[in-house]
Amino acid sequence: MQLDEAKRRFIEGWGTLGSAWGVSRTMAQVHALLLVSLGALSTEDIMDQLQISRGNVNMNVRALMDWGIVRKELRPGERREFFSAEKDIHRVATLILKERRRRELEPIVRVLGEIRHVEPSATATPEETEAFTQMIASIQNFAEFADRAAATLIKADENWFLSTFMKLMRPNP
Amino acid sequence: MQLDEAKRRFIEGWGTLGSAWGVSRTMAQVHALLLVSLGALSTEDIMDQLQISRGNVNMNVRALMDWGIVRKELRPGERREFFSAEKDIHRVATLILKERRRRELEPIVRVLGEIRHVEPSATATPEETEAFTQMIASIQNFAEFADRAAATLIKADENWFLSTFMKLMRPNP
DNA sequence: TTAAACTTTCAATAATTATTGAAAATAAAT
DNA sequence: ATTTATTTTCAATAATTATTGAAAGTTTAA
Repeated sequence: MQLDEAKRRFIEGWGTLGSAWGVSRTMAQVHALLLVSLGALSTEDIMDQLQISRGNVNMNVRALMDWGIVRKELRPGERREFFSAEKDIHRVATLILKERRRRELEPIVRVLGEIRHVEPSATATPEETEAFTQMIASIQNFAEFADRAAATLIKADENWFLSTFMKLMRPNP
Repeated sequence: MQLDEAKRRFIEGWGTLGSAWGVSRTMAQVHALLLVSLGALSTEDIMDQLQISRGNVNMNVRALMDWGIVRKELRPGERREFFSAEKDIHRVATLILKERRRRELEPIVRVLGEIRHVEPSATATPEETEAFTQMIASIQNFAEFADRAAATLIKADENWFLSTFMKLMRPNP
Protein backbone atom coordinates (compact mmCIF):
# COMPACT_ATOMS: atom_id res chain seq x y z
CA MET A 1 0.00 0.00 0.00
CA GLN A 2 1.09 3.54 -0.75
CA LEU A 3 1.81 5.86 2.19
CA ASP A 4 -0.88 8.35 1.21
CA GLU A 5 -3.50 5.66 0.94
CA ALA A 6 -2.47 4.22 4.30
CA LYS A 7 -2.68 7.64 5.95
CA ARG A 8 -6.08 8.25 4.41
CA ARG A 9 -7.35 4.96 5.76
CA PHE A 10 -5.94 5.61 9.19
CA ILE A 11 -7.53 9.05 9.38
CA GLU A 12 -10.85 7.60 8.35
CA GLY A 13 -10.65 4.74 10.85
CA TRP A 14 -9.61 7.00 13.70
CA GLY A 15 -12.52 9.31 12.89
CA THR A 16 -14.97 6.43 13.03
CA LEU A 17 -13.52 5.21 16.32
CA GLY A 18 -13.83 8.73 17.72
CA SER A 19 -17.47 9.08 16.84
CA ALA A 20 -18.30 5.75 18.48
CA TRP A 21 -16.84 7.21 21.68
CA GLY A 22 -18.56 10.58 21.59
CA VAL A 23 -15.71 12.55 20.02
CA SER A 24 -16.59 14.47 16.90
CA ARG A 25 -15.37 12.77 13.76
CA THR A 26 -13.47 15.81 12.52
CA MET A 27 -11.69 16.32 15.81
CA ALA A 28 -10.52 12.71 15.73
CA GLN A 29 -9.44 13.12 12.11
CA VAL A 30 -7.40 16.22 12.84
CA HIS A 31 -5.79 14.27 15.65
CA ALA A 32 -5.09 11.32 13.36
CA LEU A 33 -3.57 13.59 10.71
CA LEU A 34 -1.24 15.17 13.23
CA LEU A 35 -0.33 11.75 14.62
CA VAL A 36 0.91 10.49 11.27
CA SER A 37 2.57 13.73 10.18
CA LEU A 38 6.27 13.93 10.71
CA GLY A 39 6.50 17.64 11.47
CA ALA A 40 4.05 20.19 12.80
CA LEU A 41 1.30 21.37 10.44
CA SER A 42 -0.11 24.83 9.83
CA THR A 43 -3.82 25.59 9.77
CA GLU A 44 -3.68 25.67 5.97
CA ASP A 45 -1.96 22.29 5.79
CA ILE A 46 -4.80 20.79 7.81
CA MET A 47 -7.44 22.61 5.74
CA ASP A 48 -5.90 21.23 2.55
CA GLN A 49 -5.41 17.68 3.70
CA LEU A 50 -8.81 17.21 5.32
CA GLN A 51 -10.73 19.57 3.03
CA ILE A 52 -12.31 21.50 5.86
CA SER A 53 -12.69 25.20 6.59
CA ARG A 54 -10.38 27.46 8.53
CA GLY A 55 -12.89 27.97 11.33
CA ASN A 56 -13.38 24.24 11.66
CA VAL A 57 -9.64 23.60 11.91
CA ASN A 58 -9.30 26.35 14.48
CA MET A 59 -12.07 24.99 16.72
CA ASN A 60 -10.83 21.44 16.55
CA VAL A 61 -7.14 22.08 17.18
CA ARG A 62 -8.16 24.18 20.12
CA ALA A 63 -10.32 21.40 21.50
CA LEU A 64 -7.40 18.99 21.05
CA MET A 65 -5.14 21.38 22.93
CA ASP A 66 -7.72 21.45 25.75
CA TRP A 67 -7.37 17.69 25.96
CA GLY A 68 -3.62 18.17 26.19
CA ILE A 69 -2.85 15.91 23.23
CA VAL A 70 -1.89 18.56 20.67
CA ARG A 71 0.40 21.51 21.12
CA LYS A 72 1.11 24.73 19.34
CA GLU A 73 4.57 25.16 17.92
CA LEU A 74 5.98 28.56 17.09
CA ARG A 75 8.78 28.89 14.60
CA PRO A 76 11.20 31.79 14.69
CA GLY A 77 10.58 34.13 11.79
CA GLU A 78 7.20 32.55 11.03
CA ARG A 79 4.10 34.42 11.96
CA ARG A 80 1.62 31.57 11.66
CA GLU A 81 1.17 28.74 14.14
CA PHE A 82 1.99 25.09 13.67
CA PHE A 83 0.44 22.17 15.48
CA SER A 84 1.77 18.80 16.45
CA ALA A 85 0.32 15.84 18.31
CA GLU A 86 1.76 14.10 21.33
CA LYS A 87 3.35 11.09 19.64
CA ASP A 88 3.69 8.78 22.61
CA ILE A 89 0.49 6.81 22.41
CA HIS A 90 0.56 5.85 26.07
CA ARG A 91 0.74 9.45 27.10
CA VAL A 92 -2.14 10.17 24.72
CA ALA A 93 -4.22 7.42 26.32
CA THR A 94 -3.38 8.63 29.80
CA LEU A 95 -4.31 12.22 29.02
CA ILE A 96 -7.62 11.18 27.47
CA LEU A 97 -8.45 8.89 30.37
CA LYS A 98 -7.68 11.60 32.92
CA GLU A 99 -9.75 14.15 31.08
CA ARG A 100 -12.75 11.88 30.62
CA ARG A 101 -12.64 10.89 34.24
CA ARG A 102 -12.80 14.55 35.16
CA ARG A 103 -15.47 15.51 32.64
CA GLU A 104 -17.80 12.53 32.77
CA LEU A 105 -17.28 10.46 35.87
CA GLU A 106 -17.36 13.43 38.25
CA PRO A 107 -20.74 14.85 37.12
CA ILE A 108 -22.57 11.54 37.49
CA VAL A 109 -20.98 10.92 40.87
CA ARG A 110 -22.26 14.33 41.97
CA VAL A 111 -25.81 13.52 40.81
CA LEU A 112 -25.71 10.15 42.58
CA GLY A 113 -24.68 11.88 45.80
CA GLU A 114 -27.54 14.34 45.47
CA ILE A 115 -30.29 11.80 44.90
CA ARG A 116 -29.20 9.10 47.30
CA HIS A 117 -31.43 10.25 50.13
CA VAL A 118 -35.08 9.79 49.28
CA GLU A 119 -37.68 10.70 51.83
CA PRO A 120 -40.67 8.41 52.50
CA SER A 121 -43.83 9.61 50.82
CA ALA A 122 -47.46 8.69 50.32
CA THR A 123 -47.12 8.15 46.57
CA ALA A 124 -44.25 5.66 46.74
CA THR A 125 -44.29 2.26 48.41
CA PRO A 126 -41.47 1.46 50.84
CA GLU A 127 -40.36 -1.34 48.48
CA GLU A 128 -40.00 1.11 45.59
CA THR A 129 -38.02 3.52 47.72
CA GLU A 130 -35.81 0.77 49.07
CA ALA A 131 -35.11 -0.68 45.62
CA PHE A 132 -34.20 2.76 44.30
CA THR A 133 -31.86 3.50 47.18
CA GLN A 134 -30.15 0.14 46.72
CA MET A 135 -29.69 0.70 43.00
CA ILE A 136 -28.18 4.15 43.50
CA ALA A 137 -25.88 2.82 46.21
CA SER A 138 -24.64 0.04 43.97
CA ILE A 139 -24.03 2.41 41.07
CA GLN A 140 -22.19 4.77 43.39
CA ASN A 141 -20.17 1.85 44.60
CA PHE A 142 -19.38 0.86 41.06
CA ALA A 143 -18.41 4.41 40.13
CA GLU A 144 -15.77 4.26 42.85
CA PHE A 145 -14.60 0.94 41.49
CA ALA A 146 -14.35 2.43 37.99
CA ASP A 147 -12.51 5.41 39.36
CA ARG A 148 -9.94 3.22 41.05
CA ALA A 149 -9.65 1.09 37.93
CA ALA A 150 -8.97 4.20 35.83
CA ALA A 151 -6.36 5.36 38.32
CA THR A 152 -4.74 1.92 38.19
CA LEU A 153 -4.70 1.95 34.40
CA ILE A 154 -3.15 5.39 34.31
CA LYS A 155 -0.53 4.16 36.76
CA ALA A 156 0.06 0.93 34.86
CA ASP A 157 0.42 2.89 31.70
CA GLU A 158 2.97 5.23 33.19
CA ASN A 159 4.95 2.22 34.34
CA TRP A 160 4.74 0.67 30.92
CA PHE A 161 5.99 3.89 29.44
CA LEU A 162 8.77 4.11 32.00
CA SER A 163 9.96 0.57 31.39
CA THR A 164 10.00 1.14 27.62
CA PHE A 165 11.93 4.31 28.17
CA MET A 166 14.46 2.48 30.35
CA LYS A 167 14.97 -0.14 27.66
CA LEU A 168 15.60 2.54 25.08
CA MET A 169 18.15 4.14 27.35
CA ARG A 170 20.01 0.89 27.83
CA PRO A 171 19.71 -1.12 24.61
CA ASN A 172 22.06 -3.92 25.78
CA PRO A 173 20.79 -5.27 29.08
CA MET B 1 -35.99 14.55 47.96
CA GLN B 2 -39.10 12.79 46.63
CA LEU B 3 -38.68 9.46 44.86
CA ASP B 4 -40.15 10.74 41.61
CA GLU B 5 -37.83 13.71 41.54
CA ALA B 6 -34.84 11.48 42.30
CA LYS B 7 -35.77 9.10 39.49
CA ARG B 8 -36.20 11.98 37.10
CA ARG B 9 -32.78 13.30 37.96
CA PHE B 10 -31.18 9.91 37.63
CA ILE B 11 -32.72 9.34 34.21
CA GLU B 12 -31.52 12.73 33.05
CA GLY B 13 -28.00 12.20 34.38
CA TRP B 14 -27.72 8.73 32.90
CA GLY B 15 -28.86 10.11 29.54
CA THR B 16 -26.20 12.79 29.63
CA LEU B 17 -23.53 10.25 30.56
CA GLY B 18 -24.64 8.07 27.68
CA SER B 19 -24.37 10.80 25.10
CA ALA B 20 -20.85 11.67 26.25
CA TRP B 21 -19.93 8.06 25.47
CA GLY B 22 -21.59 7.75 22.10
CA VAL B 23 -24.84 6.15 23.25
CA SER B 24 -28.02 7.90 22.22
CA ARG B 25 -29.57 9.90 25.05
CA THR B 26 -32.95 8.19 24.75
CA MET B 27 -31.45 4.72 24.80
CA ALA B 28 -29.60 5.57 28.00
CA GLN B 29 -32.76 7.06 29.47
CA VAL B 30 -34.82 3.98 28.72
CA HIS B 31 -32.09 1.96 30.37
CA ALA B 32 -32.07 4.26 33.40
CA LEU B 33 -35.84 4.05 33.74
CA LEU B 34 -35.77 0.26 33.68
CA LEU B 35 -32.88 0.24 36.17
CA VAL B 36 -34.87 2.16 38.77
CA SER B 37 -38.20 0.46 38.15
CA LEU B 38 -39.07 -2.34 40.52
CA GLY B 39 -40.93 -4.52 38.07
CA ALA B 40 -40.85 -4.92 34.31
CA LEU B 41 -42.45 -2.17 32.22
CA SER B 42 -44.61 -2.34 29.14
CA THR B 43 -44.01 -0.27 26.02
CA GLU B 44 -46.84 2.04 27.11
CA ASP B 45 -45.34 2.52 30.57
CA ILE B 46 -42.09 3.65 28.97
CA MET B 47 -43.91 5.87 26.47
CA ASP B 48 -45.79 7.56 29.31
CA GLN B 49 -42.87 8.02 31.65
CA LEU B 50 -40.40 9.31 29.10
CA GLN B 51 -42.93 10.99 26.83
CA ILE B 52 -41.65 9.34 23.68
CA SER B 53 -43.37 7.54 20.83
CA ARG B 54 -44.09 3.88 20.50
CA GLY B 55 -41.65 3.45 17.64
CA ASN B 56 -38.92 5.10 19.61
CA VAL B 57 -39.46 2.85 22.61
CA ASN B 58 -39.47 -0.19 20.38
CA MET B 59 -36.18 0.68 18.67
CA ASN B 60 -34.42 1.53 21.90
CA VAL B 61 -35.50 -1.47 23.94
CA ARG B 62 -34.42 -3.63 21.07
CA ALA B 63 -31.01 -1.98 20.96
CA LEU B 64 -30.71 -2.52 24.72
CA MET B 65 -31.58 -6.17 24.27
CA ASP B 66 -28.83 -6.40 21.63
CA TRP B 67 -26.40 -5.16 24.26
CA GLY B 68 -27.71 -7.89 26.54
CA ILE B 69 -28.62 -5.51 29.37
CA VAL B 70 -32.40 -5.59 29.01
CA ARG B 71 -34.62 -8.57 28.59
CA LYS B 72 -38.15 -9.26 27.50
CA GLU B 73 -40.49 -10.69 30.05
CA LEU B 74 -43.63 -12.51 29.07
CA ARG B 75 -46.46 -12.83 31.52
CA PRO B 76 -48.95 -15.65 31.33
CA GLY B 77 -52.29 -14.39 30.16
CA GLU B 78 -50.82 -11.06 29.01
CA ARG B 79 -50.39 -10.51 25.35
CA ARG B 80 -48.08 -7.51 25.51
CA GLU B 81 -44.38 -7.62 26.33
CA PHE B 82 -42.68 -6.29 29.42
CA PHE B 83 -39.07 -5.22 29.72
CA SER B 84 -36.67 -5.27 32.61
CA ALA B 85 -33.04 -4.29 32.99
CA GLU B 86 -30.23 -6.41 34.33
CA LYS B 87 -30.01 -5.05 37.86
CA ASP B 88 -26.54 -6.21 38.81
CA ILE B 89 -24.45 -3.23 37.87
CA HIS B 90 -21.28 -5.28 37.55
CA ARG B 91 -22.89 -7.55 35.06
CA VAL B 92 -24.13 -4.48 33.19
CA ALA B 93 -20.61 -3.06 33.07
CA THR B 94 -19.16 -6.36 31.93
CA LEU B 95 -21.69 -6.78 29.16
CA ILE B 96 -21.13 -3.23 27.90
CA LEU B 97 -17.36 -3.62 28.01
CA LYS B 98 -17.50 -6.91 26.11
CA GLU B 99 -19.78 -5.48 23.48
CA ARG B 100 -17.76 -2.34 22.92
CA ARG B 101 -14.58 -4.34 22.68
CA ARG B 102 -16.18 -6.38 19.94
CA ARG B 103 -17.78 -3.46 18.11
CA GLU B 104 -15.07 -0.82 18.31
CA LEU B 105 -11.72 -2.31 19.19
CA GLU B 106 -11.90 -5.04 16.57
CA PRO B 107 -12.58 -2.78 13.56
CA ILE B 108 -9.69 -0.44 14.30
CA VAL B 109 -7.35 -3.39 14.90
CA ARG B 110 -8.32 -4.72 11.50
CA VAL B 111 -7.57 -1.39 9.82
CA LEU B 112 -4.20 -1.16 11.59
CA GLY B 113 -3.32 -4.62 10.33
CA GLU B 114 -4.24 -3.66 6.79
CA ILE B 115 -2.22 -0.47 6.65
CA ARG B 116 0.87 -1.55 8.52
CA HIS B 117 2.85 -2.49 5.42
CA VAL B 118 3.63 0.56 3.37
CA GLU B 119 5.67 0.16 0.22
CA PRO B 120 8.50 2.60 -0.61
CA SER B 121 7.54 5.19 -3.18
CA ALA B 122 8.86 8.19 -5.04
CA THR B 123 6.43 10.65 -3.46
CA ALA B 124 7.23 9.76 0.17
CA THR B 125 10.59 10.15 1.89
CA PRO B 126 11.95 7.14 3.79
CA GLU B 127 11.70 9.15 7.02
CA GLU B 128 8.00 9.76 6.49
CA THR B 129 7.40 6.12 5.75
CA GLU B 130 9.42 5.00 8.76
CA ALA B 131 7.66 7.43 11.12
CA PHE B 132 4.27 6.25 9.87
CA THR B 133 5.14 2.60 10.29
CA GLN B 134 6.41 3.23 13.81
CA MET B 135 3.25 5.11 14.79
CA ILE B 136 0.99 2.37 13.48
CA ALA B 137 3.04 -0.27 15.25
CA SER B 138 2.83 1.58 18.53
CA ILE B 139 -0.92 2.07 18.22
CA GLN B 140 -1.31 -1.61 17.37
CA ASN B 141 0.76 -2.41 20.38
CA PHE B 142 -1.38 -0.21 22.52
CA ALA B 143 -4.57 -1.73 21.17
CA GLU B 144 -3.32 -5.08 22.44
CA PHE B 145 -2.57 -3.50 25.79
CA ALA B 146 -6.10 -2.05 25.91
CA ASP B 147 -7.54 -5.39 24.95
CA ARG B 148 -5.71 -7.13 27.77
CA ALA B 149 -6.73 -4.37 30.16
CA ALA B 150 -10.38 -4.81 29.18
CA ALA B 151 -10.12 -8.57 29.66
CA THR B 152 -8.55 -7.99 33.08
CA LEU B 153 -11.30 -5.60 34.08
CA ILE B 154 -13.99 -8.03 33.00
CA LYS B 155 -12.25 -10.70 35.03
CA ALA B 156 -11.75 -8.44 38.06
CA ASP B 157 -15.38 -7.51 37.89
CA GLU B 158 -16.55 -11.10 37.74
CA ASN B 159 -14.41 -11.85 40.78
CA TRP B 160 -15.81 -8.86 42.61
CA PHE B 161 -19.28 -10.09 41.80
CA LEU B 162 -18.42 -13.59 42.89
CA SER B 163 -16.97 -12.50 46.22
CA THR B 164 -20.02 -10.34 46.94
CA PHE B 165 -22.22 -13.27 46.09
CA MET B 166 -20.26 -15.52 48.45
CA LYS B 167 -20.65 -13.05 51.29
CA LEU B 168 -24.38 -12.92 50.71
CA MET B 169 -24.55 -16.69 50.85
CA ARG B 170 -22.75 -16.80 54.17
CA PRO B 171 -23.64 -13.65 56.14
CA ASN B 172 -21.76 -14.76 59.29
CA PRO B 173 -18.19 -15.58 58.37
C1' DT C 1 -61.43 -16.48 9.16
C1' DT C 2 -61.92 -12.50 11.16
C1' DA C 3 -61.06 -9.43 14.60
C1' DA C 4 -58.46 -7.61 18.26
C1' DA C 5 -54.18 -6.63 20.51
C1' DC C 6 -50.21 -5.90 20.02
C1' DT C 7 -45.20 -5.13 17.63
C1' DT C 8 -42.38 -3.62 13.91
C1' DT C 9 -41.00 -0.82 10.12
C1' DC C 10 -39.84 3.21 7.72
C1' DA C 11 -40.61 7.53 5.07
C1' DA C 12 -41.33 12.04 6.61
C1' DT C 13 -40.07 15.43 9.86
C1' DA C 14 -37.93 17.48 13.76
C1' DA C 15 -34.06 18.28 16.57
C1' DT C 16 -29.40 18.40 17.17
C1' DT C 17 -24.79 18.96 15.98
C1' DA C 18 -21.13 20.27 12.83
C1' DT C 19 -19.41 23.35 9.34
C1' DT C 20 -18.78 27.31 6.73
C1' DG C 21 -17.22 31.77 5.55
C1' DA C 22 -16.91 36.32 6.17
C1' DA C 23 -16.29 39.93 9.54
C1' DA C 24 -14.00 41.26 13.75
C1' DA C 25 -10.10 40.92 16.51
C1' DT C 26 -5.24 40.51 17.29
C1' DA C 27 -0.42 40.82 16.49
C1' DA C 28 3.67 41.96 13.84
C1' DA C 29 6.08 44.58 10.50
C1' DT C 30 6.73 48.83 7.94
C1' DA D 1 -0.29 54.94 12.42
C1' DT D 2 -1.14 51.90 8.72
C1' DT D 3 -0.83 47.87 6.37
C1' DT D 4 -0.51 42.99 6.29
C1' DA D 5 -0.74 38.36 8.05
C1' DT D 6 -2.93 35.66 10.86
C1' DT D 7 -6.33 33.90 14.34
C1' DT D 8 -10.83 33.93 16.34
C1' DT D 9 -15.74 34.29 16.54
C1' DC D 10 -20.33 33.36 15.41
C1' DA D 11 -24.71 33.74 12.76
C1' DA D 12 -26.23 31.27 8.93
C1' DT D 13 -26.43 26.91 6.77
C1' DA D 14 -25.64 22.17 5.95
C1' DA D 15 -25.33 17.55 7.46
C1' DT D 16 -26.41 14.21 10.55
C1' DT D 17 -29.02 11.82 13.78
C1' DA D 18 -33.22 10.98 16.37
C1' DT D 19 -38.16 10.82 16.51
C1' DT D 20 -42.73 10.40 15.08
C1' DG D 21 -46.84 8.23 13.59
C1' DA D 22 -49.34 5.72 10.67
C1' DA D 23 -49.36 1.61 7.87
C1' DA D 24 -47.95 -3.07 7.57
C1' DG D 25 -46.93 -7.15 9.98
C1' DT D 26 -47.59 -10.62 13.61
C1' DT D 27 -49.75 -13.31 17.02
C1' DT D 28 -53.51 -14.94 19.74
C1' DA D 29 -58.24 -15.79 20.57
C1' DA D 30 -62.95 -16.22 19.36
